[in-house]
Amino acid sequence: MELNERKLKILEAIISNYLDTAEPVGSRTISKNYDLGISPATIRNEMSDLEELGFIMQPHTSAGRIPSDKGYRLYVDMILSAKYDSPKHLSYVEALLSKAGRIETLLQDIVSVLAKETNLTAIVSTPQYSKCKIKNIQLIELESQKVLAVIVTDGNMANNYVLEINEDMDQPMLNKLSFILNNQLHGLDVEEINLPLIEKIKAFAGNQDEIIGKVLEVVFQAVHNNEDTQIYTSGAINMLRLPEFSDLEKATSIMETLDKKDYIRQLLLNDFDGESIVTDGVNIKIGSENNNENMKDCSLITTTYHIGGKPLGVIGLIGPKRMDYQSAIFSLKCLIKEIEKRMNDS
Amino acid sequence: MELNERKLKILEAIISNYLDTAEPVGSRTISKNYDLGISPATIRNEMSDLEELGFIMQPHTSAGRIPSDKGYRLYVDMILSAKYDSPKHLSYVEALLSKAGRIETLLQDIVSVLAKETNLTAIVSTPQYSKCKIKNIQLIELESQKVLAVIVTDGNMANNYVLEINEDMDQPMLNKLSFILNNQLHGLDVEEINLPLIEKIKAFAGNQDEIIGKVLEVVFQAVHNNEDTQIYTSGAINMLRLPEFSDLEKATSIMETLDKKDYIRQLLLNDFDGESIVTDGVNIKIGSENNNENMKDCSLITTTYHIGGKPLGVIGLIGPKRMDYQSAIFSLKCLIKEIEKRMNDS
DNA sequence: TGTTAGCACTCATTTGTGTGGAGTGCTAAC
DNA sequence: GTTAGCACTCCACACAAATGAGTGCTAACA
Repeated sequence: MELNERKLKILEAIISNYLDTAEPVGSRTISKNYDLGISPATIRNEMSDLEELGFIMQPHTSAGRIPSDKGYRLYVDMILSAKYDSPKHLSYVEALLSKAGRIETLLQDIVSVLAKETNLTAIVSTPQYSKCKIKNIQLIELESQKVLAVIVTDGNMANNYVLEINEDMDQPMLNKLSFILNNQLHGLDVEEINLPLIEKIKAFAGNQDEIIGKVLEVVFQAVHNNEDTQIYTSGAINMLRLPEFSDLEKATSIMETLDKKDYIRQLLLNDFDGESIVTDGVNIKIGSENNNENMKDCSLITTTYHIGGKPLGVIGLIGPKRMDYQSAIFSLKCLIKEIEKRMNDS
Repeated sequence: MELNERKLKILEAIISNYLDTAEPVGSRTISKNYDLGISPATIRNEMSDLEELGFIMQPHTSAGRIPSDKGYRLYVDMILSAKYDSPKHLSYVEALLSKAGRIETLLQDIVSVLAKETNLTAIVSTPQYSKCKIKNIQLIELESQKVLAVIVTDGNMANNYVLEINEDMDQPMLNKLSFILNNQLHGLDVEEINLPLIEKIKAFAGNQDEIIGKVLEVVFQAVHNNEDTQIYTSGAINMLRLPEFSDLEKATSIMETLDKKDYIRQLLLNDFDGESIVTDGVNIKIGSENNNENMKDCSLITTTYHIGGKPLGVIGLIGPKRMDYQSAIFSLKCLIKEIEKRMNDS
């Protein structure tokens, strides 16, 4: 038995109806609402086949059918392979984003807008720090024996570190040290700062090696301490309004999952290193494909954004499997465009 | 009729029991579990009086009693006026806080620890930027026609701003401008940067007035754009586990309220400007005292932290009215101590 | 051979009803 | 002033019956 055209049409009808109503779909509903020209009885026979093929399932004996993960997968693959509108520049989106040039603020605004647009949960990772190029390092006097190191990378991302040192330094002196640091490090990837390099530069710095060493070590630490990327999320509460989470137990469990930044980071960056990016850069994981019990009713849509041509961060949406994939993908692409426009406009 | 000693004891018993169980308390329960030496019938008579006085109420005719907001108020005032342990330095708390010197990271860590400690929702405002003293301003070259301004204030708070300017500047030139800015602004409160002052300094800067003006304007903007303080929260999900929010509707509504940063900011800073700080710096608002429908089942405990002797931020806990006020206050005080220690150790 | 009407069957959901129990208020006795 | 006793209230829970959406199967039909 195979998936002929009529079966596919029925499957589409079931999924489409289920996306709208969140209720199991019966044969009569399809016969009435979708103009397929066949009776409920015939549809029932086909549905029985579709179930045998694994595309739909029954919550219980006397209920209608709901799509299985395999069914969603087919549906989503069809969407992904279809040509659809390329992302537009949405001027009203731009208006919602603050003018601030800081990338952290920008990304926070982006997820917030994305969550509002889609009524889903939006997540984004900050650019992978270790893969960014160092643009400028500046040391700033704070107070006796305390110095602020500002490290600027690609996309004008600035990271601040407070350093404690053993001697007093005035700003002119710090400017000189900053100059040395810039000479040595400008244009390097952050991850190229490793222990041998640190030693080499310290030797070069002569009797100013303490502070130079501290700067580099603190950056080295940061990269290796999970601070490589931060995660921003927005709109987790949107999940609470969905019928799939109308049970308090489920609601709590999904909220807890979404609250675990480390887990979300892992989820988001999972396929990132391996670059297992599919169709048109958009990656979709449906239900059990996320390999997590608490995410089994959710789908995750992700895509990467690029800075200086390199994919440095991931942005995504988490929603019920029953979400509007089409428009979610569209919103995601529009926002990506906005991010990249702002981070590469130089 | 007035509140004699016996009535007070019964009231305490009711509240104490209700804090534990979240169930209305009946006369028999009190008679059995609290050694007051009186029968349920007598307690019933007293309870009837307490209800008339407004300290307790009945959810429905044949139920036990629960404390009213007025009852909680009495109870909380007793706690506040009692002498209790002064906050300790908790070494295990210190271990949980990251070593990073950045105040934003510190405050985020603080709310996270506080939420875990108390199982409540912790909130904190970053130091009121406008009231901070400027310590150092440094301009950093980003790329052609883009400059990063780093402004460091009290407590080593660093704020970054990306500026777009109309000419190219190299770092040595920016160092000179930074020097000028520092000369003019060091030691001023941020809010002292106003339009007349900006004009004055621009005049002083001669042909470099563009960039100097931009720096000051962007700071001026920030202070007047709600960026004066940020709000960090943690542990909102803790609310979902409480019996008072076992109804999904209530749960959703409290989560939505806690998600509204602007509302939380207002809640937190409400009494801040007026400095209506009570007993020992700890301020408690119970249920309806918060003047918000969604907060009517919650209490808010707040207190201020000081930098350089000035109260610049507020930290607080939101929990059910039924929370353990004693230990919440204690945890709050301990964490305040930790904040102030780190921000004033110079 | 594919399609369809008819029918018996299943099972979640809703509605109604009775019962148990916790707790009160009142009264009368101590 | 305190307490035992008792009638009364009302929620919570369990259980049964009714409802209805939907299925699978069978037999008839084109």
